[in-house]
Amino acid sequence: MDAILDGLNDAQREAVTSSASVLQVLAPPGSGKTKTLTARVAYLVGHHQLKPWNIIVCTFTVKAAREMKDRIKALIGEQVAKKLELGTFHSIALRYLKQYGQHIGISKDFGIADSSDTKAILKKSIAKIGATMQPGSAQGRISSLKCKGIDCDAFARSAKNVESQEFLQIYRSYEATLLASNLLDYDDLLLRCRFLMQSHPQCVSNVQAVLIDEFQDTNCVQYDLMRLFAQHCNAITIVGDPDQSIYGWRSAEIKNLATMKQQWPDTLTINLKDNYRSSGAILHAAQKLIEQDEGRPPKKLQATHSIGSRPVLRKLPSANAEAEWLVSEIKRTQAVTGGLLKENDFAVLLRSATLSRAIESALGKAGVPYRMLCGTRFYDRAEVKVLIDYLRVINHAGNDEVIERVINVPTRKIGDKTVAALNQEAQLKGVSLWRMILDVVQGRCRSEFKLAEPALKGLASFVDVVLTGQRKVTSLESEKSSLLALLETVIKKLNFQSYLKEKYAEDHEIRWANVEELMAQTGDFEEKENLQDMAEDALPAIDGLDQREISSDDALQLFLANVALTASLEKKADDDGESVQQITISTMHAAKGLEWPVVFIPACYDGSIPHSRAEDNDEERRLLYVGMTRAQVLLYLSCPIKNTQREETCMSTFLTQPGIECFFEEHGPMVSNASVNALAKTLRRDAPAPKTISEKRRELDQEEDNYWPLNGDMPAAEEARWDYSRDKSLPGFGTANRSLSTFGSTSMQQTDGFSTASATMKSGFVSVASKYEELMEQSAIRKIERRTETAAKVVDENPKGRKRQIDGQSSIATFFSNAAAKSERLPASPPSTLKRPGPPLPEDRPKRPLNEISNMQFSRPDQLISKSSSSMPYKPRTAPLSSRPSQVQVEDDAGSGNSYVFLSSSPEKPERNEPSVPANVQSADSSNGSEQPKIRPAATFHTTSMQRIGQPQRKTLGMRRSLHGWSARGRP
DNA sequence: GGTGCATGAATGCGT
DNA sequence: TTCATGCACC
Repeated sequence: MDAILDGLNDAQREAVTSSASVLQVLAPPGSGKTKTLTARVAYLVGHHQLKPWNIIVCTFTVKAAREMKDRIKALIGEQVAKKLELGTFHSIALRYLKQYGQHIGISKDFGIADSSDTKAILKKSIAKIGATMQPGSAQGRISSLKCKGIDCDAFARSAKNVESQEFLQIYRSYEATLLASNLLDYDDLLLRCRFLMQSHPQCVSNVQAVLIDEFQDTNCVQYDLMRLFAQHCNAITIVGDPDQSIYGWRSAEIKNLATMKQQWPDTLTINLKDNYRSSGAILHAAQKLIEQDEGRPPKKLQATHSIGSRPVLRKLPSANAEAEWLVSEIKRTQAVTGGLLKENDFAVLLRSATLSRAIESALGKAGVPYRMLCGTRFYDRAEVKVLIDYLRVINHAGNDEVIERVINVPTRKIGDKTVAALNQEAQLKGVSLWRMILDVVQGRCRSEFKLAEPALKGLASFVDVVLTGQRKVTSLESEKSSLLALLETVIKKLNFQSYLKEKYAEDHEIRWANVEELMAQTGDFEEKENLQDMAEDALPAIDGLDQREISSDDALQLFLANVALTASLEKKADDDGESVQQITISTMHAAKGLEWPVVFIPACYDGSIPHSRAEDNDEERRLLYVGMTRAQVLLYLSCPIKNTQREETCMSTFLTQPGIECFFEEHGPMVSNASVNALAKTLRRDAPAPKTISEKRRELDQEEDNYWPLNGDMPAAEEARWDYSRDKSLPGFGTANRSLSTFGSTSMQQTDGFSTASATMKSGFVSVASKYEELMEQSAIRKIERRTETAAKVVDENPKGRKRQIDGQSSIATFFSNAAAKSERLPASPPSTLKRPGPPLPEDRPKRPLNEISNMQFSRPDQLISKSSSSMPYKPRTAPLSSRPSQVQVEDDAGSGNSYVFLSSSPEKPERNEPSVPANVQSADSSNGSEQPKIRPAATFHTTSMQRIGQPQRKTLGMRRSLHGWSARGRP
């Protein structure tokens, strides 16, 4: 018992031990919300002797559920914890519907329509009606109606105008389709469960306590569910924070807090005030920001840590510059804190997942490992989704949309026309698409329409796969994992591996690795969710109420439900005990409830945050508040003065309100040794020794965040490069040797011609330049040798080739200036742009004839590789995408002009490929047994720039680049 | 009628 | 990047 209350402050302790039957805990960021809630659960079990299976704990997201479960486990032990009825609202609703659904006419084998299904259904419905609505917006509108409990009939009563009449038709058609296919969408899960609770209150007669996490995010239906779960016991604990309500777009109702108080007038409210997460300066800034919302009841955050360094609000010239600055700040802070901060301590939080590209490429280029918390779900990756869809058809052939998605994958000569004809005929006969197909194939149907012979054959092979699968499920002689065996059968029947090879010639190995990961997961699932566990998971039996049994027969169904309700597969970093160090990239939404020592929030401009589509600016502000309060010791907001579309941006209105600027610093902090100690204290870590700190600092080229001008201009070196690049008379691409000499002279010209270049830059130039040139030359010779060795082995898979272009020049210029300043510590090898943040490569920079030099810097990827590989050990299970042996190339991102390290098997056109050295040749097509280290990008299941392999460069992009000259963005 | 390629347009957060 | 469309070819 003491263990449960240990380390709680007074308010937390009061909340945990309160005997109030209805309790609201208002918990601002970092106040120990989860700690309090988990402790209360443990307390209810330990002190009040409630049975865990009679306690319902609802969270909002899968991640929160997992986190909560883990923490409760730590408090009361795994055996007890896993008996709790703990999960997301949706998963708990699903559980009730599975076991009691028959009482409200829901058959056992209903499927869950995910958003791609509902979108497809809506698209068809809209087409049928002849409306012009976007499926996406219909989807949103229907969902929001459902969340408010407005069904078709209720909507019909209010639908007066033509537009709503049309929408009503769509709504009705959509609901009819779901019904006909025996499908429930996400909202239906909640609605039906609510109906079940209302009509059969005995279902929850066992419940002794209901606890709700993130209550401010509940919608009306979820509120009702909470009320109904607790209809017998009347014991409710909620935790929440109105300031962190960021799901209004999902129909969350902040007013549920007030509603609750009205409904239970003796509700006890406990305010947690103390913040244990962030340093004072961060809290002050966040507080100032949230107070811009005048309708909000005043509430103070109490810092428990020291004031720390002020958050940073940084201006950069472009999105790419921002990304490069961000990477350089990561490296700089790591160094100036003497290694106190590891990669795991950094997070980049984004308003939208689409903003990640520039960041990913900059991280990839610098060899910094990262993981994405957001992004495409593993189960949504094309190759995985196809297999999942096959399993769904096998499990539940009534889902026409899914059949349509896979019927021609791999291609079976069944085109849209055939499908449309089948659909029409099926509708005419009033049977499902699957039944129709079956009848056609098995000759039971003398159809009025004629199918082409190849299409008929194709249908037969499709039916064969599905029927074989279904037989596999029903025969269930599970001497081995039946789910896995089923999946293996499907894969074999589809000849899936060769299909992938054919369809995705460039990256089939990565895709196949994902398939293997899926197989591993199905195996895991069955192992974990074995019969015994399933019995334990089941709801407790209730006298006089039929309960459907859940058995291993349902493994497939449970697995698929799990897939539908699982956001993304959280990668277990410590599979082999050692945790992988990597930066986290996440959306601000997905970051809720999490914390990191250092947080970056890039793209703080109007249109991004507040988002241009957002309806509620207060909610956007709260979102930024949530993002800011994730930070423990260092917080960076930044704003490119040009967005990714190269349009001028306005800094977020939230950050330009009068008075807020004094809460921010204009550039990254200079961290003194004393601040390092304070910082360590806030993080509850040991401070590094002063000696270590100074050693690390010395490795830096720039100890201060002063490379990028504070006003968002391009740095001087960039300007120099600009001048150079506009000079049309300069020599073009040549051989490596020629370019070397070219380089010497041109950069000399450039430096001389650049009046604002510092004097040190010039004075240190000659000696450093000659030394550097010598090193470069040696390196170039090595590379040319290696290139000729390997050239013969490399197959040109992509004749269009891609032009790579690395920013050599300005980093070289900086190198000179730096080297001049610190000539006593000249690096032993050519300086890598990795070490210092490369200057930006704005989207529209014209190509410069210095790619050879650039390549030289990058075609020594061994530096980069060793960095990457040391921190990213090869782990196929956890990082399937990275399992492909590849050659490393430096790529020019077609759109952004940014440099990438690519895993690629497509070489350059020889004449443009000067010193490009496939240093890391191990790919299937050019394997020579090389023992070069492999690069292992940390990206896991998500599409990242690192995986953009073999994409032909779009010619139009090259055009665009030359159209918008660098000059267009000249200095103010 | 079906397939494959080239081109053009759009891209919000999550169960 | 992913999706939708238009076009040439089997």
